[in-house]
Amino acid sequence: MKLEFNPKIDFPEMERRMLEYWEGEKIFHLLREKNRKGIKFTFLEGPPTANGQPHLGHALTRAVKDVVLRYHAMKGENVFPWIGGWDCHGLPVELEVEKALKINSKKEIENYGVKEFNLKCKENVFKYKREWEWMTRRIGFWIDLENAYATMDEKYIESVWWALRRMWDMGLLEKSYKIVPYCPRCGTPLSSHEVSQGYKETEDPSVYVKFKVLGEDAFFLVWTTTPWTLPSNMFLAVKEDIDYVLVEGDEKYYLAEEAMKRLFGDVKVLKRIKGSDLLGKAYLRPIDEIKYEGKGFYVVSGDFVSTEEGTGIVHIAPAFGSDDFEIGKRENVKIINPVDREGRFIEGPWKGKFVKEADREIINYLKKKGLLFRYERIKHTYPFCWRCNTPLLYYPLDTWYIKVSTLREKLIENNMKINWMPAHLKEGRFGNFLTEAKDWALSRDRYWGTPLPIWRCEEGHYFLPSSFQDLLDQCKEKPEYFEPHRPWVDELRVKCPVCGKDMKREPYVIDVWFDSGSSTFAQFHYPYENRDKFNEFFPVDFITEAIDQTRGWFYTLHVVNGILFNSNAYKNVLTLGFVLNEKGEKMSKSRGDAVDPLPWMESLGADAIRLYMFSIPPWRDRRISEHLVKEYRSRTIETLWNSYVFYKNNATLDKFIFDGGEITNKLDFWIISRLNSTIKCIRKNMDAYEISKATECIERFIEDLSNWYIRRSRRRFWDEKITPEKLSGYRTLYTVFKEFSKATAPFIPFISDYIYQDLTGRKSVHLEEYPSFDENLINVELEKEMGDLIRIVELGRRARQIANIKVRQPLEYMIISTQDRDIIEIARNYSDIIKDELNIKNLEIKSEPVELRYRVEINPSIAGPILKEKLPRAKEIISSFDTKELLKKIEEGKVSILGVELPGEAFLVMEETDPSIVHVGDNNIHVFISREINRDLYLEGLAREIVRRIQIMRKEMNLEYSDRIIIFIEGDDEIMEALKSFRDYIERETLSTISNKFDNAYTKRWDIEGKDVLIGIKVVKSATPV
RNA sequence: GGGGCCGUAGCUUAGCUUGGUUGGAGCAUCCGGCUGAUAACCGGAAGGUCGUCGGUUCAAAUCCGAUCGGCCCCA
Repeated sequence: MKLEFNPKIDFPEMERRMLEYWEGEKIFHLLREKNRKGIKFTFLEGPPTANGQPHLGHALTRAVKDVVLRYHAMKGENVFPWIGGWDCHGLPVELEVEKALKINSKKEIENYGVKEFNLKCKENVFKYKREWEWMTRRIGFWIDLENAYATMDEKYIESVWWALRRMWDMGLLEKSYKIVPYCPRCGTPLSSHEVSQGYKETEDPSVYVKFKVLGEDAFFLVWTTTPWTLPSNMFLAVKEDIDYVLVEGDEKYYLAEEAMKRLFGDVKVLKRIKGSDLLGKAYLRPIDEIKYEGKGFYVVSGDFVSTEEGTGIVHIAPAFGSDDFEIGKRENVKIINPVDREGRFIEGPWKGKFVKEADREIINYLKKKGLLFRYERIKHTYPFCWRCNTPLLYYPLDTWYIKVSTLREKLIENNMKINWMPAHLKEGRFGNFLTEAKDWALSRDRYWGTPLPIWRCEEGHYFLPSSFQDLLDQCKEKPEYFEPHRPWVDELRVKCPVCGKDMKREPYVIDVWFDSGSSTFAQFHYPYENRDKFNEFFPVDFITEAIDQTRGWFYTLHVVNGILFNSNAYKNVLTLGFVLNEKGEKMSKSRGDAVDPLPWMESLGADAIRLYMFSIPPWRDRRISEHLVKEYRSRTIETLWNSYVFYKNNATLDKFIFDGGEITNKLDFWIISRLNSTIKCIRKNMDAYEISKATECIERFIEDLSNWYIRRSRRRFWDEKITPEKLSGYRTLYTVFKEFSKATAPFIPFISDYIYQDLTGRKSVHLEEYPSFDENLINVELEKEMGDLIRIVELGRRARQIANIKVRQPLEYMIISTQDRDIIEIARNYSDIIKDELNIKNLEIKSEPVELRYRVEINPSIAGPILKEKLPRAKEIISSFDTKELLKKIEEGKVSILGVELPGEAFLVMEETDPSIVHVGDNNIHVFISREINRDLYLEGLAREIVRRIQIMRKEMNLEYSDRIIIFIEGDDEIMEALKSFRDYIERETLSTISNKFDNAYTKRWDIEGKDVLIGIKVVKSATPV
């Protein structure tokens, strides 16, 4: 069921009906079928989590995905697999469920039952699935959601397990201590995402501690905001190339020179040394309450040391910081850790105290021992658990990790094959991240996730199944029901393949980012199924997500696939900026100003939102408001629509049917040329993923079509008869709308299809080939000509404006003066258009300046390289020259200044006109119009005013365009004279016959140029209704 | 704390790679025009310390350095 044409379009309403039409006619399905044999264009959907509401930013991502995919599909490529995906696991889901169950700790989850808990999670995953699907549909994103992959599917998990087994075989999986942000109250490490949510301003102690240097009468001065870590101190770190000093205050202190000014001001410097000179120096532990035997307590090197805060000498407690931990590992020491997992001291004088509460006592302890240099309190940001508000600790925990750091070179090499948009990310943010790629802590102490597929027996043997079957084969008894999630997977009784003893699974789930990083192959259940499909798919041609995924999904894809397949995972990656609110702030769920895209689409239309989004370079943050979109819509989509309605109305009136006949008019050749060069421009840019540039091509074409082509063509369409000129115009417009709606179809799929279907009666624009351009129809000279012509006309309009004479008032003459041969040619060829547009009787074209005064300036782009530093001086000299003489010299081609000879081109000759006529000019075209209005011109102006009034009245009477009328006009002598002189013109323009006064007329009094005029109208012959 | 991006008119932005005549548009504003696309359309004017400071150069929005502000990622 086709949509009916309605000139008073309601965009959202049309779009809703179009969606129904597409679904009813299965257009998307037909498109996929049609392209099944085409070359593959592979795309991977970055899986969103459907347990949150979609907002405008998501709509942007989906629109961008869609325009690229539709474009490639229209080119006949087989977009593959063109399915959606859902990210299902992870802490956010657990937290939603905890909230619903009104619990908030692991203990409570265990009490509630992991099984019940995970079942709830599974339900909760798709809480907003319907909203996501609806938004996806409404924005016009064509993607198969019925066959979407989901990271919690058993098959998906099996593929992920396969990946981990492969990594194990490659020797890349290892278990070790790692420092993680940890909430001592909840008993769980937090993901970086959670940590960043919990940063808050807080007040902490800021203490400067004296560390006695062994064998020297001096102290290292050290700063910390966590005194409770001091009992665990094992090293001090300095940066080798920083300047340090030994100063003499009340005692002798080592510290960075930078810090000296802050802490001492003016002080006697005993010695200046580099950080490297301090390496290896031993010191006494300031607090030696915790027993420790082994090495430590000397100065080491640390790149992370800075002098902006503190003293440039950093206290290192390997148990409580990741830099610290790395140093502990490097120096190969046993870590001093007197704190348990609940954050309490388990030995020493502060035994039983929560660490933060021990701070005060530790400070007093230092004071007593005379080791406290200074104590104050500072405000700074520190992470807190965002659920329970407990300050986080950085704590060493057992963690499984992937040894990514050993693969850096490979990853960097693979990155070279990726086309990043924007390009700076490749070497910038992403490249940098790769060069310092850290080992990937994989295990999470949680419940709802892909279980870590590692079993261990008491002998220390490990088992990673190569498939579900492999795992079941290793079970003592087959379970009745198999489900890879917790807790079912942990109920399996696995025996060790090596020693036959009972095995237990390492009790973790894996980082959700590993799930999504596996989507390239796991979506196909590779390698258990679809090996050929995967091989055709990989590496992916195109992915796009918001820029925060650079270190999220883009990174994990790169790492997981880089390891498994020794390749880049994707060839082209487009990163998107964020959607900002009207104030320029990032919309966020937590701030509550995330815009629900649906009401916007219902009030503005999806096309309008799409095109607006496309018009901004994708990677830039964009402000968006209904106001901005509306504004943008009016000069793009609405203008296009108005143009179409104009064509449609006229063509319908003339019962025009496209016949493929000849095109004869120059203007028609021009717009056809513009059409072809526009298609060329869109294709070029879309092939390079330059969506905003392609959109600009569309904007420019709509402007040209409406503002010049249709404007200039109106008159010939008004002709009552069907003339060859008119036919040529209809043929042209038909072609333009047909091809242009195909060209815009990927961008604004609704209105494009609406126009296309209405015009051609065909099924859908989306089943057509993307239009190609004909190089023979692109006439670069003609396009330039028309551009110059528009420039001339605009100059003329400006001149009238300045002269304050409206266009309706005819003027005797206009002069175009230019030295540009092309412009002269154009002015001659198009003199009719110029005269008509500007309502000018005679046009004079001159190649020499008219009655001018001159101004001469140096042209720096030519004179600069010759004169160099003499240029400013030469400018001054020139301005003092006599202009006429200088001009003569320029004409002769030689001017010498400051002993340097300059060619004529080194000067710019400016023209200044006689003030008695109106002159307007830009650099090479000058336009002069005469201000004089003689009596004939004045009368003609009056006649045009009368015509205009009659037209208004026709409109008020709701007459058809072709209705004939009879009129009478009463006014003063001048009016009557104008009537007499321009009778034919008035009758022709208004389809009327002028007669004497009669009755039953529709009459109206008008004020024309201060004259009182009465006009009466009566219909004589009504046109047959259309 | 580290890295990256952005900063051009009230707003949305082009230009920056490769320095050179007067930094382009659109919207909004004001003024005007058009009146057979008409709840549509067109033009003009005004509006810019090109974030700031410094450097390179005969010449900087453009190249270099610093700095401020916004945002992102990491810690």
